[in-house]
Amino acid sequence: MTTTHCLCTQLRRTARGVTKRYDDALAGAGLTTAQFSLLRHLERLESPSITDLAAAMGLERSTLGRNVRVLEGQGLLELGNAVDQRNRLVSMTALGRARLDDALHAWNDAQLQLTQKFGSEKRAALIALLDELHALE
Amino acid sequence: MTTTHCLCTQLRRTARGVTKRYDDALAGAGLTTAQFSLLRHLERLESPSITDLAAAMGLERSTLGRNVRVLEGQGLLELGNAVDQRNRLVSMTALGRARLDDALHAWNDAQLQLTQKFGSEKRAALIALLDELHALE
DNA sequence: CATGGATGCGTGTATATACCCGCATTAGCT
DNA sequence: AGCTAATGCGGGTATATACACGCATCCATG
Repeated sequence: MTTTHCLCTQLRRTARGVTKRYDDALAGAGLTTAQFSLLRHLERLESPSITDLAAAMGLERSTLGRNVRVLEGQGLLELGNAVDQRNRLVSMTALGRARLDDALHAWNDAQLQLTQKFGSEKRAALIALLDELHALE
Repeated sequence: MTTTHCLCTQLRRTARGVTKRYDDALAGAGLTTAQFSLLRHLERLESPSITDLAAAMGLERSTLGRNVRVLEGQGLLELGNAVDQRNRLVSMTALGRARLDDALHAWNDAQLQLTQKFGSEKRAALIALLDELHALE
């Protein structure tokens, strides 16, 4: 195995690999990993604005705006106006809710499988380190 | 801080954050993190084919083909033919070499700064875990 | 209440990424 | 030599991602 000693490169490479796993697992439910993550955040936040949702996900606002539009096109979420007319509030539709429920099973399977192969202690340790690294930003 | 308990999401988020750091550091040298990584791999491998380079980087072949074309357009690398006329061999140009040397300083700075903030033990532990996770694929 | 700065968004542009399909070339077997 | 399968690659398409710019709206201060 050729392994880089650059943390950034290694992070990116592993993220790609793991993303592919989850993409495969979620393909049956018709969602990508990024889309799944978006819907999960939407589930937790109550009709956030695009800016707020982007901040919660650690994404560039314009990036999230485009990601949102894809899901809007599929009818999985809606964009509404707020009192402050600059804001556009994102909310999940019933179809999005159903799609997310579907995906959650596939996601659980992938999650479980990965944890079994990798070990739950390592998984926890890795998440803790990633958290900490992310918090430095 | 809202933190996901999904390893994949956390990996992707942290990768984005760290990538941004390195992108900022490398901007002066005129390279993105992905481009820098490509050139570094090219440095180690001797005129690999597109397929081999993609495999070494853990990238989809067609993805790498497109990334290569960007750098080819900047004159940082060249595409040549091999005995097997299906292969296209990628090799760094003098300009690419110079650009990479430039970028290496910025990269070292970023690397050092991150290690100082994060701690070298944690950094090593994180890399080890990422390696291991990547090896599962 | 008028105006200048702040805020929220969308768009233009560029790169990064993956999947599928088709073409050219090669290798292997008969 | 000839056919079939495998290999290497480019292009089409779609999503993901970021930055810079500009527009609309809001807010605070005079």
